[in-house]
Amino acid sequence: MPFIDHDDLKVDAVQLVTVLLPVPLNGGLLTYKPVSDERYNQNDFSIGTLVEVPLGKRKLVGLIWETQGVNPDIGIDKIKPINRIIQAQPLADELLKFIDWVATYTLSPLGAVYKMCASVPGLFEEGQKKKIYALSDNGSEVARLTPARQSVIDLLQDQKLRSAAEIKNDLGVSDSVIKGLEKIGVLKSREIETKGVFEKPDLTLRGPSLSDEQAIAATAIRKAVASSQFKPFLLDGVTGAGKTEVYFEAIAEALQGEGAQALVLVPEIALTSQWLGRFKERFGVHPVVWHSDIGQGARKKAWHGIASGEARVVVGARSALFLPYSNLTFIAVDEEHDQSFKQEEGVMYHARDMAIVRAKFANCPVVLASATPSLETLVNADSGRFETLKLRERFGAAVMPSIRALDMRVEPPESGKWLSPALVKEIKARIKSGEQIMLFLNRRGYAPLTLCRTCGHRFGCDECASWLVEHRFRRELQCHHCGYTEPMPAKCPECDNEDTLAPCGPGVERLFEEVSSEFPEARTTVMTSDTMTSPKATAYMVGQIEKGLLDIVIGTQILTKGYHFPNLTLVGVVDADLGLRGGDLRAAERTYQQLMQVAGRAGRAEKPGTVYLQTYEPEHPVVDALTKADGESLMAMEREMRERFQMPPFGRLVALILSGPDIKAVAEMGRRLAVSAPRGDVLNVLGPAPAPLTKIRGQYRYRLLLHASKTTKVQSMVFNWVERTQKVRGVRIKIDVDPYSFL
DNA sequence: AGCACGCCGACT
DNA sequence: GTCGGCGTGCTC
Repeated sequence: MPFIDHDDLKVDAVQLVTVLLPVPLNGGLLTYKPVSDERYNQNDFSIGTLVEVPLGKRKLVGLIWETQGVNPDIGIDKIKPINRIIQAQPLADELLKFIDWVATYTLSPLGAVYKMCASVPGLFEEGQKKKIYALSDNGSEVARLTPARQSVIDLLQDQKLRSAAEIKNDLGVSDSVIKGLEKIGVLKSREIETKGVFEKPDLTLRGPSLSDEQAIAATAIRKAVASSQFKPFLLDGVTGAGKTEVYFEAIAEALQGEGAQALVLVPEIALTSQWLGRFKERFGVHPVVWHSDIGQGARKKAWHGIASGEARVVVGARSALFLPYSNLTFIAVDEEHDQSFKQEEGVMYHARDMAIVRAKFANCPVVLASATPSLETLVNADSGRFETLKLRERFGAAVMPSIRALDMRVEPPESGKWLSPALVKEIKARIKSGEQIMLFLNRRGYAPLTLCRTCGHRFGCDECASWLVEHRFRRELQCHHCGYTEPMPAKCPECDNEDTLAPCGPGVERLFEEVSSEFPEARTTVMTSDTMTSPKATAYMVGQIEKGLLDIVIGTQILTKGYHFPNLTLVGVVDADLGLRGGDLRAAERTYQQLMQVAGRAGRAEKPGTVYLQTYEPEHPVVDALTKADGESLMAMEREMRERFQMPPFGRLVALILSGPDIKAVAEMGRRLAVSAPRGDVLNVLGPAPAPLTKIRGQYRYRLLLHASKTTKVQSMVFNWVERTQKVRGVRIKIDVDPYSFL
């Protein structure tokens, strides 16, 4: 653009800034005018400063991304001034770099990544006020001094300010007592801003004495922490070896620094009260917890505490990675192999991989802990990119459980039942000896499919390509993809016959029925996301098991992680083959990891544990690896296979997921992408093909898969590919770099 | 993504 | 007559 007119010069004369906002417009980057008035001068608007800006009718909190006048394509007259500075202390440069890196890697708009960092409703609104009470100066003379009133006065003698709730909790008086005292002028009240208070971890406490293996691992990590340099570790320790205690030592070291912070990432369901209890024991305080369903107040408090550096240890699900730590000095990723670290919606990132990137920007060590490390991590460890620390033995007197396969072809259960006679016998024996039993079946509800014996009608979801699952306890049919429910009908809606609906296949509720009739004397419970609806409900049930008030626990994967039940000695896997069907890339690896985790619940204390795997394929490599306690061979085999076919981590995959309400439009978009697909000798494009779940929530889905060599720059390739392809209206294109799910 | 505008159908 | 369904278009 060689031509410069006067307007352009004017634009240059006004210093403009680029603000990153949580909107999809232009990737979130919009131009604003920094105000220059009595409040601010130009250099208050530095990169990383949080500002409030107008956008349409809304006010949004954005982040100054660039300070140079980025000359926008839009007219200067449209550029609005920034309302105000929200937080003068700019977000750490390493967070900005991280946002940029994640956006580039996942091919997501910057605004979408920024949203993960600062999307706390009302984050910068006035903090909640709370009313606090104190004795007023003339409070000595009280007309009618009741015992309740006296106790309040006594309590407040110490000059401490207290809220009504605190007084009520301490004394058990009702708030009318407090109101009454205020009315007669004995108490005075004042509104104050509530500000989060974060207790400091007690670094004088010591953990349990470590085994030799643990001590060696802890020392290695402590050393890396002390040198404040990026260094990734694989902490590869069998279930029950005490990996947590090892990274607790690293946290203790990390917290030595002034204002230093540590982050522990855990799979959502592994963040249990048991884990928090162990933390409390080690550090004397609770960590700051962050996951999808903490309340808004706790969220705000945590965010500000993390930004200010007062919050020292954060434990959270994957999204905790995007919080604005002021001084991050250590990251642990617990259960590193867990697939729930992969976010499958919005910005599709893998929290384990991003944790390593974040640690790199923060210049701190990162520990990936697992009893069954992912192949990706094992390959990184073998190549020396990660340092491996091994814990081969269980902590204390505990030994590894013995795992046996039960060939269901040889000893099948009666028809309509799901437990083989051999397993039934074992369960009986444990009930008799007062030990606890866990039965694992990764299927919620009563039966995965219900059909009419007369006309063959099957109950399916209208909005999804899936069957409705009977939940007999609730007398409902439910779609596990969109959550749709309907009451369980008494007769077939198709042929009107009564008593002809037949459940097909087992779910945990059906298993409960079988267990109850087989072992009427046993105290049995079901633990699934349906029965563990709140942390309270979960804690209650866990407590019941710990106290020995339950004999048999039936559950889904919700109970595979994090729990430690000392008296649990028998684990029965009802269908060990379940995860192997469908055959996606990681089916074998995932099934092995999951069953190993379940198995790891058995015999964690003095009494040895036994695990039975019910299988129709005892010779399958996964079953073989489990029974021979030889995961290494299985992973070596997997590795060889992936290497031969150039599959991850030896090659790259990128999935394009097309979705929309009109199947023809979606298919057409797929066709266009196939036509314009990149070609080359180190890459190929598979599809378009209807996704295995063709329809979810009324949206039809097609998939394409790009497979390329490891050195291919897949991001720019896919970006250009999608860019140059003409879009079809009403079809959304989602890009999943390094996909894990093939649904 | 939000939010407003606007154009149709079904009610007090 | 109005209320409210969601298609379309705009926001620095």
